[in-house]
Amino acid sequence: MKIDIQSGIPIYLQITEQIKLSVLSGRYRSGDRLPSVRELAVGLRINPNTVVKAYQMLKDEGITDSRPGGGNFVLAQEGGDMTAQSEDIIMKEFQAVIDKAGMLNVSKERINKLFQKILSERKG
Amino acid sequence: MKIDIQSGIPIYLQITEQIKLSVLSGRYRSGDRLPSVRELAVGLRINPNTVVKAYQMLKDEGITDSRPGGGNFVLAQEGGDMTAQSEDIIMKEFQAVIDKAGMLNVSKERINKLFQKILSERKG
Amino acid sequence: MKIDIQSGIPIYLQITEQIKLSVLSGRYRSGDRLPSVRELAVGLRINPNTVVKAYQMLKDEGITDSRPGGGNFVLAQEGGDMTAQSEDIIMKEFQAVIDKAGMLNVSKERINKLFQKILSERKG
Amino acid sequence: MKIDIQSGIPIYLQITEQIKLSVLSGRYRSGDRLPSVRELAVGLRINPNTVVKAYQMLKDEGITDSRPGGGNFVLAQEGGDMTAQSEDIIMKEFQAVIDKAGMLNVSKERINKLFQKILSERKG
DNA sequence: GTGGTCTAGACCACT
DNA sequence: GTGGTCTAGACCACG
Repeated sequence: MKIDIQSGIPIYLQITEQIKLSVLSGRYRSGDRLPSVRELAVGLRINPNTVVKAYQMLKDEGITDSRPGGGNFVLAQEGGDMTAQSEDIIMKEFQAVIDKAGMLNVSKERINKLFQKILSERKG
Repeated sequence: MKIDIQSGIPIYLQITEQIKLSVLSGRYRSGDRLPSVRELAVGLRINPNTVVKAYQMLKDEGITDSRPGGGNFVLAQEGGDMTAQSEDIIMKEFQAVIDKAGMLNVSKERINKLFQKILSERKG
Repeated sequence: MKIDIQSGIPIYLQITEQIKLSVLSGRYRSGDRLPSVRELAVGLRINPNTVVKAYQMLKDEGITDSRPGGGNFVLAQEGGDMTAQSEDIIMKEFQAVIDKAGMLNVSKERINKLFQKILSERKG
Repeated sequence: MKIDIQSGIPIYLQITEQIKLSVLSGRYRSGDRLPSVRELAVGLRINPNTVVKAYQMLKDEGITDSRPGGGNFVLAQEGGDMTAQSEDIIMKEFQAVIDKAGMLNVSKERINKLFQKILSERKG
């Protein structure tokens, strides 16, 4: 996990975001245990309270659960198809960029050209 | 200009963002005068100080200049081609979304399919 | 006369300052007529009201006087020795710079060295 | 830190100026923490918002960085040698005074005489 | 505790 | 009329 302390994005949000992506992508599976609060705080050189806040948020959203014995675990995701959820996220972001391009008077054809250029540079 | 007070995005940033886009898209041209602080504040139903903050940010970034008793004026933009600048912005945003899709293990072909679906729904 | 509209220093102050210097240096002598308000405003491309304000200020300070018939004229300066006045101004400014150098922990010897370097580059 | 509320110079500029000088002179070093907004506001008997404005200006100029919940910290200064920077500032100010003296028809020799007089009164 | 944002309202300087 | 500064005080997010 990587934290960009300069980005202006709250640290606890950077943590939750990355864990969510890991769950959606399958890197974390149901039952997997998250790093301990202390462990993550030391690793990222941030305040443990910040990690606690991030983990609490994930718990509130039903993505993880904490066991009394200790530790935070990934829950099986309802709503089933995680691929569909992933694609939903991506489509919404594309929509936003295309809207912005529209405000900048970039034509549909030009948008596509720019997109293909970027995409072609990508591996896999 | 439209402001979303609920969005969590600071109002002064929403203002600067929209004015920047207006400059890049050619809606504002060099020498044009922005609405006065008080005028815009009344129009958006926000505090004049918030507009002042937005305008000073634009001034700091060299996009506008202001004179007490005068007003706020759009400056000629260096870096020349504003179309190129616009496309630069768009490409960077596409890059970010594609990167994210990569983290979610969405294949190149699937990404393109999703994108074309969104783009086809757009007018113009 | 030259005006720097970017400098942040109020235009009317730039005008009064330069006229004062001209009087002290002898470029303007007692009885000389200042440029007319219109003339100066057009020449500097500024608002005539700004020139009026500057001239009024000079009048308030007893440096000039306006005649009902029209025109602003330089008055004989009391306090006699204008050379002394000039040197007073310069000494106060040196004092300020030397104080600042002190705050920056620049030694007396170093200050003098820097000063001599600058002075030697000057003509006359 | 001392503030002169009568001087006409904006308070927030007086603050930024003094902190910049402190950084250049080495009184503040990289990583040092500035007084908190509230602390400084109370100490100077001014409004916290005024301090906020000063601190944000320092941040904009890359002299400090801030983190909500953290505080304001001095950043390592690029451009390396701070002594050189200090002397640069001083030399530019000397240049300005000497130029002004020139406009007042003060001779090179006389300028030097005045300067030495002021400098000799200085301790250190 | 920290900084960041916003409102409300005042006063000033400039054109 | 314009922008610029400051105060007072509130609320939020972050660590």
